[in-house]
Amino acid sequence: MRTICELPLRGAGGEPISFSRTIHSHGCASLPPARLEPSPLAYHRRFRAGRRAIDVTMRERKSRLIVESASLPSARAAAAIEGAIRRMFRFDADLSPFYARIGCDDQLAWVVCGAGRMLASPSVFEDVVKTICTTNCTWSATLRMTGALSERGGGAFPGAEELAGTPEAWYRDVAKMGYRGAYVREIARAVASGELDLDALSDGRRFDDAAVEAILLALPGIGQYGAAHVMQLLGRHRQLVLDSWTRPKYRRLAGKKQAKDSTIRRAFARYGEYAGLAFWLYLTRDWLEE
DNA sequence: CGTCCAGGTCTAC
DNA sequence: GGTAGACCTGGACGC
Repeated sequence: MRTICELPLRGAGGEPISFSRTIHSHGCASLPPARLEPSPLAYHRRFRAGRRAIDVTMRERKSRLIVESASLPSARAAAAIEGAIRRMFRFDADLSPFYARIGCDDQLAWVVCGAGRMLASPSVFEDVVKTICTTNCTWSATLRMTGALSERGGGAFPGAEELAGTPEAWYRDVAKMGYRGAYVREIARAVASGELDLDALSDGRRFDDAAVEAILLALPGIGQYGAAHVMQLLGRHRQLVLDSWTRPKYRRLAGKKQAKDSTIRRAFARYGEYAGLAFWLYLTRDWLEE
């Protein structure tokens, strides 16, 4: 294996990043999001560098993220891969204010060792598409759809241009995406044409949370759940991801027979702009805590 | 074999 | 603004 790059596992505020407690999304080369589970020892992902495909392995060694592949990519491809990986682990995010807030918190003090980072996709477009593939279906269906999409991209998740140029029949007959096909194709068209810049949504100076939420909600196939989920992956942690998995899990953990969404939101309001992240960590503590 | 529903969303009242 | 009903798919059930 050849080392492409090594990145110190530190966030933008100098806070530690726990590789094993990064909330990852599992599954083959394409890393579907949303099904957030405990981390494995290493992540594998196929990137495309021009015409070539490069299979990359990411793992931890001595508090550093080691990025390796069988053969060394060009300098340009290596830079692109490093950039993608910076976004995936969101190295540019500063979680230290969150850690300062929960340091003495009964529920979440265990997180300050560096847990709570959510593994994103290299592009916001990919996160949006995959999020649509998690809606109103079983996880096996999500894997089938995202797997088919990755296959369409030769093992690496396809870009917007490629998905925009993919015929409706492929979405219907091969990926079996049902009504989601038209949604994904339309979003791909808008991104490819330049009329929609999803990656810009990461820019906190250009857009506040409300603006980002409005843009996401305007996308076909993205509703309250989808917008909240994508916003988590954007590092905008205020919104709670409320759906048919989180609601019952919250009720079970909190020992409540029922709880309205507004009640759940109020219970996490004290975490301010990190309410959604706190909610996630509360729900997934049994996955991440040793 | 029919019905239900899975980490929802859209449309039409 | 709030809420039924439809929606692709396919696996899990009851009959």
